[in-house]
Amino acid sequence: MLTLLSPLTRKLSAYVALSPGDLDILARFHKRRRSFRLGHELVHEGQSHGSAFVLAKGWACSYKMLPDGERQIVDFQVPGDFIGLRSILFRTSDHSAEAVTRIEASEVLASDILDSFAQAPRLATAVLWAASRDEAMVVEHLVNLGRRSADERMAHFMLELGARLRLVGVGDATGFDCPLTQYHLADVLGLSAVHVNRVLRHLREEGLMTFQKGRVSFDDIARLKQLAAFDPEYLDQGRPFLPAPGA
Amino acid sequence: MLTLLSPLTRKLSAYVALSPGDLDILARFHKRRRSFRLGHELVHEGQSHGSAFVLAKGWACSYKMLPDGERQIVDFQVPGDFIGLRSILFRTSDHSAEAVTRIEASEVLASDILDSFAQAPRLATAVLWAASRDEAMVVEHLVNLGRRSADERMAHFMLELGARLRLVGVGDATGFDCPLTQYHLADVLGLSAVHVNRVLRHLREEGLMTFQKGRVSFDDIARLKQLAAFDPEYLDQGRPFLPAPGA
DNA sequence: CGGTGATTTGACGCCCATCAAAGCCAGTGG
DNA sequence: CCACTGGCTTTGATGGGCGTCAAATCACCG
Repeated sequence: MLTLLSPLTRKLSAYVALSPGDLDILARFHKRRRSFRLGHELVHEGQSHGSAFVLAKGWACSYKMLPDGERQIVDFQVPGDFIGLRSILFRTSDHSAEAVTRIEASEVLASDILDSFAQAPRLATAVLWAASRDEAMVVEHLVNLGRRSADERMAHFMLELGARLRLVGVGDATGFDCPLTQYHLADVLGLSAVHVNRVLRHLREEGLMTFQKGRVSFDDIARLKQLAAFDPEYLDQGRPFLPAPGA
Repeated sequence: MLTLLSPLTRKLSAYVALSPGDLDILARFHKRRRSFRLGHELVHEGQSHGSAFVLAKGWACSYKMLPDGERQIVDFQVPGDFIGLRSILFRTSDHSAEAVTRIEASEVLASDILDSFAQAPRLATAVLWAASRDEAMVVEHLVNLGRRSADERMAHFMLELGARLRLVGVGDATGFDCPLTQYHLADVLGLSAVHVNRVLRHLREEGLMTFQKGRVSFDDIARLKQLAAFDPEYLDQGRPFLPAPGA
């Protein structure tokens, strides 16, 4: 019945087996569902927010702008991901977030999350796990930018996205649908859009992967992983589930 | 009397005014003080730890290795910083940490920290603030690697270090003592050691900053900040203190 | 005073940014 | 139904930033 669950539930279930009570409380996160147009800014740098969002449909991205107008995308959010989680728990947000496609997202009040911590410790653990995983992804992106070539960066980024999407039931080992433009890829990989295009062409001609018409296809995933030195350990999604509460 | 306090206390006090009770509990973090030689590995990637460290003296760094032997340093830790805080709260560590100099650090058990959360909510807030600030720094480093030139990266990195050190009472607006080698700088900035040397020479010849003999001097901090587009907002250390508990 | 590691400098070349322009859509309005 | 438009993709030409290789100098230490 996994296909009936929300992406967030699927994701957290990969970390702990949630009890019916946990699922109940988690369901409250999905009241206040709203729809946002492409480009809508959900979080603005420097503001403090009393709420975060859970993305249900579509893609978003978090980013920072530089004074000269350049942009660095920190990460993309796909269904099941939180947007602005850290900034509600602690401080003002240090970055912005906007919708990459038309999206559907549920607004979650800080109090909802904090209450859940008191009422459902297992669920709290799972939410903190998700936050920690987000940070691990940022660290991995840092390594990507600092120490990998453009080809390797692209390969690594696409493999990560593929793995993340599979966890929430979207896409498979052959590829996934991807609404990003080459400008988005440039801004997340620290490249120019022109060079992104050349990298994609090169990977395609090498028979490694194809990104065209909104679809990413892994043509030779073994060689692609080797090229990127992709070790999905940091995503922490390969391990067996924690046992259910009563087990 | 600030000079008598530990660096961690100074740092947290910049965020909230801690009560005598808070300070008592915080003092417990500093039992189990130990000394480690240069190069000692405090945290190993992939391991889970029941404890973290508070750095009291000396510098450390957290990093990830790539299969080809290259290294990307994620961040440096200076006195007052936690080492491995996130990995005790959540999961296995996704990176390693080692001592850059001979260091003194106190081992803090996970239970110490968790207990303090129950007993001293203000202190807990401050610790979470520190963790959140660490993550904001990682994000800023990501921007650094993705969108700034080598000169700008170096300037930004040194300005950040200067600001962080001043918060714990080391160094001033004219500069600070810095035990890093040019290899360290290369590994944190995503450059080659050779190019780091050229960048340092260039900044020196431009009259912006000097790094020689273990000392960083800001020769023209205004122009340096302009070059780096340095906005210390993400360090969250400029605001007025939160009022004391009884105030 | 030899040895080891850090710094410094030069020569060379490649990766990737930049500039420019053409092609390719999807949507829009006449 | 078709010209028009704006955004995205694709390709070429050119140049610069930074990596790599190599070697000299310097600093520290046993």
